[in-house]
Amino acid sequence: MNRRNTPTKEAVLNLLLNSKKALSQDAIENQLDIKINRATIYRVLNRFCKDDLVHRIVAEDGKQYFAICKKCENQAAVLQHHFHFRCLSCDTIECLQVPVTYSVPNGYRVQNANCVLTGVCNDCS
Amino acid sequence: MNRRNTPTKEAVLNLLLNSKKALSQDAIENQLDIKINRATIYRVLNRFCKDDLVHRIVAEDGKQYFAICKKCENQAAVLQHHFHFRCLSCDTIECLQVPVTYSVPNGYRVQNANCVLTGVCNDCS
DNA sequence: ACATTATTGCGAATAAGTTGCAATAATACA
DNA sequence: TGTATTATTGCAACTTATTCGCAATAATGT
Ligand SMILES: [Mn+2]
Ligand SMILES: [Mn+2]
Ligand SMILES: [Zn+2]
Ligand SMILES: [Zn+2]
Repeated sequence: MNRRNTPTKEAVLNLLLNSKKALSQDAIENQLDIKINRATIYRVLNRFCKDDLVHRIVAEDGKQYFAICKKCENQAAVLQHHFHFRCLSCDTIECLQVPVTYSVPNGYRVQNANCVLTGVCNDCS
Repeated sequence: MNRRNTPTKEAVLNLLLNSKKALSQDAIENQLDIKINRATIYRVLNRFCKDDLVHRIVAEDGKQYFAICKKCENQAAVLQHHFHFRCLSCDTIECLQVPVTYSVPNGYRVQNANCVLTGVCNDCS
């Protein structure tokens, strides 16, 4: 399954690279200057996730959001779990540079963490 | 809006009280001995959440799960945020007695936390 | 140029959750 | 105990997010 370069892929990637916030399929479709099919956007995003280029956040609204989190790039990249913040006022989701720390009972093995804090962000308070 | 006692409410509440795991609407409907309408179950659960009797967890699958978390009852009850664990093997979600700790940037106010760790639980490993 | 096959668009399907509305029943109180 | 009030329920329809099948398109290696 070799990946190919396409305008669609480039457009979505650039949008995520330039965005300070995590984006939903919906937001991506709206912010794109070119028209890309809904299903295609999802497929592109899922591919990015599979390739560990992008990470997926599921928020309290049950929707998926996608982010590149450039800040994390230096170190453990996407694999470093961090908190996310969902502002109820401006309705955005962003990556916080706050690592998720926890301990689990014996015998539990953690593969992933999906942590979203909800409240009001700095801009809105 | 005074609450009333109904067989439906009792049944759902008992199920949650006796369950070691967080339950989805789906799971609740299946485990109930009496037939209760889907919409009604959601309404009962949403009422429980509003009354802080039950807390809602949104998992990576985008679905809502509901739990009473008896262990937390003593202290700060539902309001005390804790991690949840989703086992990919037995496909269940449980409350962990692990508090969620974090710090947020200046000006951010946190109202809620939805934190789910995913992996393999003790029973399955 | 050509063959291979990854990617796309479209429409339909799936699934979770909500909502309007009329019927039912729990509660308060006369 | 009877009655009025209104919270709760069931049903069907609706919304929204995400996926899937399939045929058409186009990126890539030779
Ligand atoms: Mn992030
Ligand atoms: Mn819990
Ligand atoms: Zn904000
Ligand atoms: Zn398990």
